Amino acid sequence: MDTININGIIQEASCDQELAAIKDSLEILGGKWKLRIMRHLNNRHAEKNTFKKLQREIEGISAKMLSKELQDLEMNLLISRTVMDTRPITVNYAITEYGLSVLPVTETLVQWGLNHRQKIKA
Amino acid sequence: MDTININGIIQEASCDQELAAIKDSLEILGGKWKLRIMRHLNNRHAEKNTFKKLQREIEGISAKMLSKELQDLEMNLLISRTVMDTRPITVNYAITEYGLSVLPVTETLVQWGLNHRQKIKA
DNA sequence: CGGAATCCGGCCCGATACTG
DNA sequence: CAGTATCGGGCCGGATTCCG
Repeated sequence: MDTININGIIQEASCDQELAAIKDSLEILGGKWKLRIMRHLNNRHAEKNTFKKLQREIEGISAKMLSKELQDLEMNLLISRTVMDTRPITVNYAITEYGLSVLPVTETLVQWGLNHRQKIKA
Repeated sequence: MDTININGIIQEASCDQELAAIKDSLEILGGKWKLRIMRHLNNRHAEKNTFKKLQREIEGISAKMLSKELQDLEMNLLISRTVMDTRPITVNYAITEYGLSVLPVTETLVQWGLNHRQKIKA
């Protein structure tokens, strides 16, 4: 990944790509709720996760934010949205197989965050 | 990490910790400039990185943001700030040994971001 | 029930000007 | 050179209301 470079040009090019990748990651996974929703869906993947259930269980989130965040995640193929044929209708959300790929990322952030809290205390 | 739980209590507790850790990580490493600065300092760790040099090389950042972000990073022990006894004075910034610990995190984000761009295109 | 629409406060961040 | 002060726009995110 650290490419050998001739007067910095190759490195700069790959660096731009990497910066864009970081930006993408932070935009898609960053913010107050996205990773929290992903982790929640993963923890409860055996259950039906309706909108209302998610709103109850993800403490503090408003309907507006939950709706918006779910749309964002769905657009990025990280979760699936299924309208159930019930009365009244319910909608079921689930993490996709591709969505599982974010879990290692969250795990990295969890580990760094835990370690950092230790470091700052010391 | 996924602790066995009795009626969910232990899992909820550890989950709260992990959520706080994620929040910490995103607050400390998130935003538009922090990781970019960290990567820049790491790439140029062999050089003297003065305020002005950083502002020139990190494209688009204003003095105000650079100043603020550097302060945040220093508070979290991720970079060091050294006032050089030159005339006029210059200040040298460098990544700390502890600061190196964020590089694997950024690498994870880079990899996920690159992979995601492929996925979305398909 | 699952949303969309609206309003609004705060802060993230940029531009500009100024200081030691 | 290395910052601060000030202003202001935009967007994140919360509260409330309304719709199918």
